[in-house]
Amino acid sequence: MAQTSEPGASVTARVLRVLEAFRVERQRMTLSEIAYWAGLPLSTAHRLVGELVKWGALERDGDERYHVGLRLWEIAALSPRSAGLREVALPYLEDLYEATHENVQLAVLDGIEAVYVERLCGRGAVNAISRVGGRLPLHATGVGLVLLAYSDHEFQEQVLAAPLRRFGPKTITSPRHLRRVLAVVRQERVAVSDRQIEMETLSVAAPVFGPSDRVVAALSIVISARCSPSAYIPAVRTAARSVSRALCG
Amino acid sequence: MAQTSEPGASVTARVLRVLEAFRVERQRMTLSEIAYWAGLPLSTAHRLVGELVKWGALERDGDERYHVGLRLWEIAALSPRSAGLREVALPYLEDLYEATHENVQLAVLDGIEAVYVERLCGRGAVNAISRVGGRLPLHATGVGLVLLAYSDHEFQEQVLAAPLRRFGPKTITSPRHLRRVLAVVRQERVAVSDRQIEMETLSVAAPVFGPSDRVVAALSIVISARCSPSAYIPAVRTAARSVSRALCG
DNA sequence: CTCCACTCTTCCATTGAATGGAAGGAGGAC
DNA sequence: GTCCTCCTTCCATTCAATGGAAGAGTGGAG
Repeated sequence: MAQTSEPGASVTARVLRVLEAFRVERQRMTLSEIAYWAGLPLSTAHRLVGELVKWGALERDGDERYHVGLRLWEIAALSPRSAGLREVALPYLEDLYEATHENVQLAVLDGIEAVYVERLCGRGAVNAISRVGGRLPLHATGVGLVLLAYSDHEFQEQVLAAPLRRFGPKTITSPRHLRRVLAVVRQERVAVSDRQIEMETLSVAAPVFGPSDRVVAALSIVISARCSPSAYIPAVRTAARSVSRALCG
Repeated sequence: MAQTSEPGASVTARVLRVLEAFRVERQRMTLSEIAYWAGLPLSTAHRLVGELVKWGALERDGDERYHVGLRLWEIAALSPRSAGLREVALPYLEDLYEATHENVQLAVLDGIEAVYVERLCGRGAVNAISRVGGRLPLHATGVGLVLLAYSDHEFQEQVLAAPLRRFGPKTITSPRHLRRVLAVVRQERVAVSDRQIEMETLSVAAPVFGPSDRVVAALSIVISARCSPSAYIPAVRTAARSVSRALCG
């Protein structure tokens, strides 16, 4: 073994960094690109990528580029917090989608962000910026507000103590304002996020409770900002309750 | 480093074996179980699992059991052949679901099996045995017949040369019979798989073509065996064509 | 309380798997 | 042909990985 480029870095960590190099803006990459983004020497990357391809975690296409492979996705489809949750929730999401034909989404809390685990949208609805597998900040989205409002007090204080990123003129950036919003969310059991990220859309979100009576997800609808959110609140609440019931078996 | 339990086995391969230990029937496991299924000594498993948890590929719950983590799923959501395909196809799958309220599925070919990448089903439809992220043999499912019929000749011969597993009295197990079915699929551009796995269901499937005019997926509907497949053929074909069009930009 | 069973966690001397610069190969453009 | 870019291969060296064994922790039974 020659000198390592990075003393202390384990193989496992390096492999995970290879996977982590893939982003929505970098879905297909050459070996050199992977090595660059993973911070690994080319030879090392070549070896690790080779093994990942052999197993199916990465796949290689005709242009000698690599993309995430089906095999990894198969394993990941066992994740209870994403694919598992989605499976239980899907009928109710579909019902809501069918009733409204708007963007219907389901998200969970991870770290200090909301991770979107499902999104049903047809071709007519406004184009919400969320993406299945993507993340958005808690304070600026309907689902995020719900997840935050129902998280433990310490966590809320932590989020409130950090800077609240601004996306546009309507983004909540004051902790004081966010506190008030969170209190309303808890009272109303619904969150409305009005044009916080995009001026054309607003979202209505409600909490999904799990078996221990803790909020495990948030369900939302994204509609045009020209619509009235109150028209959607009962449907969103209903769908979220149905998912909650299904989760508590 | 002490003597390895398995000379020649790389760390990467071992890590991947840890991930591979997770199955639909083993979604939550103790460390000992993971070690057992991955064929690793307890200490080794403990170390590798620890790193995977740190990164988020595995998560640990209150009962000291591990499950697949959200972070792995996030990366996997970048897989063009599953999540990516699903994203493009979803509006059309939804349309078909809404029109029929039956089980709607999308599958791709991997190895010698069909892998289900999407499945929309409500609470009323028959309970198809497929699972998102799951696999089924090509000869016994609608999507599988389509994927097989449109695969290259060599591959077809390979599948036809191997034993065709029987699921029930109606399963196609004769290569001769399968050959005839495949020819009909190619002619009709639709496959009907009638009670091949379960006596209560049949599926109607059509090919989804990609940019190079090759079949990249199969779209199907699963209905009660008491229904007439011909009533669904036009809708399934239409939906598959729409997805094909969307994939070819 | 003690004892037992089970599972997990920690340790560390040893070694075997990993390393990455350098050379060579492949393909494309001029 | 040369030049450039990216990938692939090689191997002496080293450092990260190893796993049995001991210890720790937990829960249940008596």
